[in-house]
Amino acid sequence: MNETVGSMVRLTFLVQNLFADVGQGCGLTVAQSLLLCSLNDRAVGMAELATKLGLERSSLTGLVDRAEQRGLVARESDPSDRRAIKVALTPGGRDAGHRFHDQLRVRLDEVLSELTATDRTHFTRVLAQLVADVPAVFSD
Amino acid sequence: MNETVGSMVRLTFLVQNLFADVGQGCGLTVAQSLLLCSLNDRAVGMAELATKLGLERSSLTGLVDRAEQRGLVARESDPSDRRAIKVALTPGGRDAGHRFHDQLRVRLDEVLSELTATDRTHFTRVLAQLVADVPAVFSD
DNA sequence: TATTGTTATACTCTATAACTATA
DNA sequence: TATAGTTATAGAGTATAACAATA
Repeated sequence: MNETVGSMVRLTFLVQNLFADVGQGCGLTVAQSLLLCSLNDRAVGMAELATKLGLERSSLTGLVDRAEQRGLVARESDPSDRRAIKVALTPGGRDAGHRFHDQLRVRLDEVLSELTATDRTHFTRVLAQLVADVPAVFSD
Repeated sequence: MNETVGSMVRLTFLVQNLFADVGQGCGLTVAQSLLLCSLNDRAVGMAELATKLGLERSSLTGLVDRAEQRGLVARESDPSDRRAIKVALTPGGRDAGHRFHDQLRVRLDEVLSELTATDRTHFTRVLAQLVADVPAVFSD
């Protein structure tokens, strides 16, 4: 395996493990962490949310069910369309999402702190180029 | 969210999606792809394999069961310890693993082809530094 | 008819706890 | 006693297909 490719896969698993670990510390599964990150700024309909998360609508039903049972999100009815449901963060969900977000930033910054300032600047620029077409995971 | 951190998370999801997509094209789940990659060069005992994959032994039992039902791996007894089981690739599992490996390399190379040669060299060096402590996913 | 969301069902993946067989 | 592996059980996550309500 090509060296750059192998390193990219390893970096991926490093970040995924960090993501899962930080989530666990906040009482969140990976899927729940992504759900909360998708709701940071506004209530979102089930269909739009499913598209954003890359899930079937039926899969999202279960994910939202479990998150709702844990008090992280709430379903709201939409006055303008009686078929539609909007999913919104509860105060507890917002707290958990913020803690997750902050801690992930700290943990990833630790990883990046090994780099010199020059390397980090360069790395940031190249990363931005590589992920230009990838939708943002976080709303900020 | 800090820009470098956000880009790293996005790169992670890009690579993970690629990993899952290539696996699906080879008839493999993500867990099965990782299992095959861990067996590339030799038969491995269940306990060692569980450690390598970061799973409980009982979780690995099920993963190997399903992979065995699909003809990807086989359990072999160990003459030197009658408690032990070694897991080995079948010819079909070896084929699937090679196809997965080759296609993933191609797909990731496509992503990296956006970079100039200079950027890629620099990126490779920085990546190697970041993942120095992460165990290799592939055996080569 | 098309869209929104849910239900029913099935499978994969994972963990914890209890167990068997062997060292 | 300690180790290797399995079984039993539970829960999360996901998909497909069929459905109900509304647009």
